[in-house]
Amino acid sequence: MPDASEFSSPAPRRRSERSRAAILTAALELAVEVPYGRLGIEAIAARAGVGKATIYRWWPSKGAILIDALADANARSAEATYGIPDSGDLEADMAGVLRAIVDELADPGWDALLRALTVETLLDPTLRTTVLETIFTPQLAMVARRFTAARTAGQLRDDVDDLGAFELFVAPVFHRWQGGTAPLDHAYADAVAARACRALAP
Amino acid sequence: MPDASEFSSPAPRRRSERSRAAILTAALELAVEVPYGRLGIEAIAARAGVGKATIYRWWPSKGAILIDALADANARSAEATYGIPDSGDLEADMAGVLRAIVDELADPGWDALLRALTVETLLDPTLRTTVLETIFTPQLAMVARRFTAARTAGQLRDDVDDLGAFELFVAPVFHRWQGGTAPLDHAYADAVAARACRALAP
Amino acid sequence: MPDASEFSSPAPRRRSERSRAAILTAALELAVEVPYGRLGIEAIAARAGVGKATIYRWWPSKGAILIDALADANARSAEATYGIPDSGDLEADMAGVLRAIVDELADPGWDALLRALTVETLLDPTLRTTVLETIFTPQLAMVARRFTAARTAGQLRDDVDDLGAFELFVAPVFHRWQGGTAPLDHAYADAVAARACRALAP
Amino acid sequence: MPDASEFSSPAPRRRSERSRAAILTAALELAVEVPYGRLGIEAIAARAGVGKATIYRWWPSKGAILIDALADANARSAEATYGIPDSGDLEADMAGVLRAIVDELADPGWDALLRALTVETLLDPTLRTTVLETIFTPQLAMVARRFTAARTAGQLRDDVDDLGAFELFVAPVFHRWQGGTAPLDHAYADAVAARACRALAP
DNA sequence: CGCTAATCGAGACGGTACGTCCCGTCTTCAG
DNA sequence: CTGAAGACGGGACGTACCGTCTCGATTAGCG
Repeated sequence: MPDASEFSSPAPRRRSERSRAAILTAALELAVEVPYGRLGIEAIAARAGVGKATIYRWWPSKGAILIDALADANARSAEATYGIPDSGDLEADMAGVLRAIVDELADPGWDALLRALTVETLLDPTLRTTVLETIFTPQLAMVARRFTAARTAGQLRDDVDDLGAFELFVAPVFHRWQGGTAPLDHAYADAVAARACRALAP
Repeated sequence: MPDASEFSSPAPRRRSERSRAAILTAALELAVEVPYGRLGIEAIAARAGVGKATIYRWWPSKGAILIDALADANARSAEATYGIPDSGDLEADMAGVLRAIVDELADPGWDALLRALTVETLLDPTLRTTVLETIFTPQLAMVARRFTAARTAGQLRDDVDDLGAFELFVAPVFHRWQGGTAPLDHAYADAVAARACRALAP
Repeated sequence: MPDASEFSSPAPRRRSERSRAAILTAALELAVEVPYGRLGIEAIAARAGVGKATIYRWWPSKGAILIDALADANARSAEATYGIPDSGDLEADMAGVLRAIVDELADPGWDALLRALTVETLLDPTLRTTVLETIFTPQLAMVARRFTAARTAGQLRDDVDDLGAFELFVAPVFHRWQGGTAPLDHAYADAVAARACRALAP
Repeated sequence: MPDASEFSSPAPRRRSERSRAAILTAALELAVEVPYGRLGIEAIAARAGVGKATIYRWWPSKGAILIDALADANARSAEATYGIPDSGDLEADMAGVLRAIVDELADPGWDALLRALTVETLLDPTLRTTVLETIFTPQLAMVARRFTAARTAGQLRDDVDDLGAFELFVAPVFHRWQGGTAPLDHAYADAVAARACRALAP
């Protein structure tokens, strides 16, 4: 996957890598520091030491910058989290995944970043598609591998597709995060994993 | 529940009901017509034939107007949907609820409105709380009544609280709506209801 | 002539006199301090402590502000220079007028201001007309009164109209000022007055 | 006159004559087509099929290009108008010159060009000097030759220098052109010539 | 029923950020 | 190894809204 997250309109041959990196870094920093509604492109340009035109030349919107930035950050840390462990116990493994998600969401930086990203995807269907392809699908694929193993081991019903099963695990967690309906902790992560596995057992 | 959704700072005695209704109507209409990022308070005031000051006097933000508007619309149609039927079959009853939600989300107007509302709650914790109290909690209470009946009938485990059970039903539906990961239809509603009931069976 | 120099588009009833004065003052100051090509509307707004919109609401262009400012300044000092003296000697009286013009043009502030004004009239025919009506015509009228007296006294040919005679006096002075072809001093003013009178004698 | 109108900073040995001509042509064309305030160096470069750097290497400003272009055009047509005829009648000869000027100023292309040139000289004293040396002085010299002949023939006072006499002829014409105070036609040219000659007669 | 003060519409105000345009410099690459 | 092509940092442009404010005009409720 070379650069699926780029929005390059002009010939990107002459593109300044220095500027690109500075813009993405500035965007991430500001998205964490500033309430997202107050985050403007001028501020990103100023923080990055870059002309506004350079931003508009390469990205169509604030949200597109954010996605690129997150995709970039993901790519850098991808090696670490490559794959889900297979201990033979699906519920335990998925509980681990959900706990990791919960921990991420508890971090103020990630919280701010993901709220910003979610806002953008809600407002712009184009970005929704991009996020789907760039971020969601790879993660689903990762989990799907574990599901396949579980299915082979007879721990997973055959009549539930990977997406449906995946949603059963993650949707409640994100729902609680988004709505703030109740505390989001490891106990909840474990509970959700248990319920999902019960629902998915053959 | 008299009027929990108001943000009335000044003495509301002299408040013009005509203006209030016009503003809420205009806000709902515009939220459907215009991409939410482009929806401004000036536009609402103009559409409502109202001075901007009148809006700022009674609502602290664009999102607050939206919440009031939705609460108002809900209140008006509340009589119809007051309560969930109890056919004795929890899965069937909840499938009906989810189907109704899916139908609502398929309507472009409701889709736009709910996306706007979600954006606001993501950006402003205050509004998140308001939505929780004004919209979410009443709906949860309604479903909780059905859950209690089911629990009495031995169809629901005792070790799952109402909120957790509720999320198991609705979270996957909203997750799919929000992410656009796959088509959102009655079949999916039925599937989610089935999985949730399996997870929640004693 | 109440306010022929205004460019009021909206109903000027609510117009802030404070802002208007601050803008005109700032424009005059900056036109003197800054090379005119570098003078921007943002700088005027900032100096005047005014939003840009307030400028754009009432004036269509930078030049229009300048004209208003000069007309305003003229109006304020109009009482002093009301009329040209009539000593009976046309040449002497007109030499006085030209000397006054020369002195004005020698002042760096007036020099800058008039160059700016001239640039605007060269670029925009609309402003040319405005300047003609607002500034030039009144001055011509003033001189024309003196010409009429001279004509009655038999000091002026009958076959030269006021405008033609006026130009004979002032054009050489402005030409030398604009082109910088040679020093512009009282001696030159006297010489021009003498030549013009010789040309206009019966 | 070797090359006074050039602004050659680098060694002009390698200079591309093709580019130089294309730039000057493009500048003249655009100065006529586009309102001068909207004329930019990027547009000249694009029209000329030339990189911006090539322009900045050889000219310090937009006005400098214009002067070079006009000097070039002048040089090309100089042979035709080399000298003023001497019919023995100064007034008739000068009326011819003024009529020619009037005709030029009536041409929309020359009008636009000269307005642009005048704007530049008003804004930049350096260019004022250049125009003086490159364009004004040669023309003055041409007329001065005719004045010398007239002075020998006893048609011109001895106490008026060439510059002063010259201005008496051309200043009123340019003043009327610049201010748009009244129609500029052959009749006016004749009238100005007559008045000037009356002023300059011994 | 008439007074009076809060609320209303309208919209100008000082601001901030937008997205576009052009400046003058600097870098890359094709000929 | 020149020169077109054009990306770059910078900054002004003119527009759109923000949230505040000042205006009469309207209107509600108390006296």
